[in-house]
Amino acid sequence: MTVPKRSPCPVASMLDILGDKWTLLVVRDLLMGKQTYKALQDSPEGIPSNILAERLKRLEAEGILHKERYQANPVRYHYRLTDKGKELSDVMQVMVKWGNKHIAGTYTPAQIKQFIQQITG
Amino acid sequence: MTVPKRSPCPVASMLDILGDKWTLLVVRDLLMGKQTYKALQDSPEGIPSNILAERLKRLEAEGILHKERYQANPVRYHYRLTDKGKELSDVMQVMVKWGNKHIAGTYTPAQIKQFIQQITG
DNA sequence: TATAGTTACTTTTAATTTACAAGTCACTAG
DNA sequence: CTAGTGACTTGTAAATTAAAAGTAACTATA
Repeated sequence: MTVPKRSPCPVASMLDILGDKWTLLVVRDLLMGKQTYKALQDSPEGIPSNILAERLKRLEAEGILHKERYQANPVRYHYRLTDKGKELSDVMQVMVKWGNKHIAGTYTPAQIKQFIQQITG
Repeated sequence: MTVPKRSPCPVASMLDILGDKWTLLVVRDLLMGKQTYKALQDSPEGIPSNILAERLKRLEAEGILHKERYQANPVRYHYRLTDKGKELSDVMQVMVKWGNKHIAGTYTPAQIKQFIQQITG
């Protein structure tokens, strides 16, 4: 274990890892196909650079993503979700559903699909 | 609107309201049938009293719960989820599922059901 | 009648985390 | 040789959280 658990509750334990203002947004971006530090940093919410770096480290330590060098000279990295991380898509989906229903003006799944296409080409 | 939105993303907007270490645990407890400040405070994770008070206010302002006086002399309150709040049960369920699968030693839905029975009598 | 206890908070202060700006390092392109 | 890019790190101020204690209104017990 890397982060200490507050209790044996699955919800609490999950929030120990992912429960803050930024972490799930990083996961969201990775689920949408973003792969580089730069791409993650450029999201509209504007995550601070030090926070992004720290969260990537934590998510890697938790086995939710892995970092791989895809190029030397200059060194560049890809961040990709593990299976454990990919399975957070279920969580995202219900969050999108709730958000669409209860928060006015939020992007629908159809609009989100378009963003994904822009990212993945 | 009560909390400013970082972006029109439903996930980000939802996290603006619920995305921190404690808020979803309060919702969890209410979904499990807890109704009073005391009961919420007594959860095993040990939420600080000032944080609990602030979160209850925020969740009420967001229309996720409502506070009602069920007794005068001495004044006592019940906190109950609105329909908007109750619909977070879908989110909880997938979180439990993910937590059970990926975090060792977390309570299963069967065990959680028992806790709910202890609360609701 | 006095003392202790309960519930629902608020207040104070310290500790921790976050935000913002700038800087570093390795390399490329002009 | 200068500017630019990507992936960070560092420093410091601002904001948030944690821990402990306190308050207010009332009840129950000795």
